[in-house]
Amino acid sequence: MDGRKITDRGRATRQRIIEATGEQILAAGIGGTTLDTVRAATLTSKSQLFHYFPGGKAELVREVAGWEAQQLLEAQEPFIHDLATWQSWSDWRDALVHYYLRLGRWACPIGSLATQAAMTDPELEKLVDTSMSEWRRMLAAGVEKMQAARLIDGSADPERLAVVVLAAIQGGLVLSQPLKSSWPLEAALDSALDPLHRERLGHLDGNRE
Amino acid sequence: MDGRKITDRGRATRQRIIEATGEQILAAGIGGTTLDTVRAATLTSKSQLFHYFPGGKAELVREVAGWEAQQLLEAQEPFIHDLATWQSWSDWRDALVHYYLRLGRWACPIGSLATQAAMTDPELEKLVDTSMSEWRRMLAAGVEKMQAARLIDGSADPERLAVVVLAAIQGGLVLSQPLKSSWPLEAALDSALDPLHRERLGHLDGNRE
DNA sequence: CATCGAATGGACTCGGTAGTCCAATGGATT
DNA sequence: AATCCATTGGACTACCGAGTCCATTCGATG
Repeated sequence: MDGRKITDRGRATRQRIIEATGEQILAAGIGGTTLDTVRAATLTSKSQLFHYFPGGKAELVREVAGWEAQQLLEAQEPFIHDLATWQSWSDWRDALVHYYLRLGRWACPIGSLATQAAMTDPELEKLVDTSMSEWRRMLAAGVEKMQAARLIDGSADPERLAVVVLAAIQGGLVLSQPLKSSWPLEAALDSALDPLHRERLGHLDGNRE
Repeated sequence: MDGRKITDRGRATRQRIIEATGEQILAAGIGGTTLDTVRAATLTSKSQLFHYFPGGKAELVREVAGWEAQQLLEAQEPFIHDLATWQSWSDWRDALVHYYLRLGRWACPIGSLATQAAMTDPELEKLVDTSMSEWRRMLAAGVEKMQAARLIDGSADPERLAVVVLAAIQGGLVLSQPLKSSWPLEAALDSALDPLHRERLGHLDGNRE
């Protein structure tokens, strides 16, 4: 299909465009990000933008979404693929908070896009939904591992818990933004994670199995 | 200051513009809402928009923010001003979910604006922050009332609990949107409210007062 | 019924943004 | 060295949206 060759130099330029666009979208939203500002930030030209992203701005934004989703998941590695021990959950939680801290902005690249996606591009919406579902699936899998290992009670619904934790992250960020502090995010996340600990077998009474 | 007279007819037109704009912003975002679409939806003319909102689109959006915030708070009455009994909290929770249900979209007029505000208009940002803080304050006041009435443990931090509950609402809505169901919102909200119940005095052991 | 100001209609300007196009450059390959 | 194509530069077009302006209608009040 795509018989066009791409050199290392080209790949680097393309990546530079994606990352710069990602930063601008996080700071100013999709609407606040223009091809001209991207061009200026990357020292490229209009023709390059359309050379690497023939679909124009919409395609560029979708590429950004994919890239950001990948970055977000990688930042949670290796814990997000484990989550089979208490330590793993704790490490995951810290890694996630650290990721948002490093972003420099109290916003989730994916959650923020999720809000804007439905309003702009159905394809983008699907992409973001997929990322979000994948994320949910991993958290739910972690809960199931904890249950399988008899570390927590087996009666809780892993899907539900995963959604609650994700909601706490997204909502925590919404609150962290105006308060310019990580504490709302951390409070919401820890609070959502609390049920997990409360179901810890053998915590208060001695029933297990 | 504003010596200009306004008739009932004018007031009605102005209000019609605000409400239509609010709906469009909720559906398409600030960027996706244009004065032309508002004009079309309200059967008005360009000059009317600037007649009633001399500050242009920015002023119109701010008026919408104020109106939406008022609507959101009113939807929680009279419970949000009470929250001194278990029943009141339960009623408040149901009223809020019902409000979002009636909106027809899984999005918070204020939370959604909060996300977009920082990117567009600093004045709007302040307005939204104020509304959000007021909302937090009321929830925290409710927690304090419960503590004062010795209905729950007094050691919990009301401010923190209020933030956690608000985050659950906002994050729950983020998740409800792609899943097109109220269950993420309800799950997140109920989960955030759970600590309140767990601190219920006299729940497991018999001490009260 | 005359008048005044509010309310309305709609054409017009101005600026910004996505997208097009063609020419020029540069590096790899032979 | 010659050639080819990816890469790059940047002017240009088309369109859309905010905001301006002036003319007209409507309704209240004397």
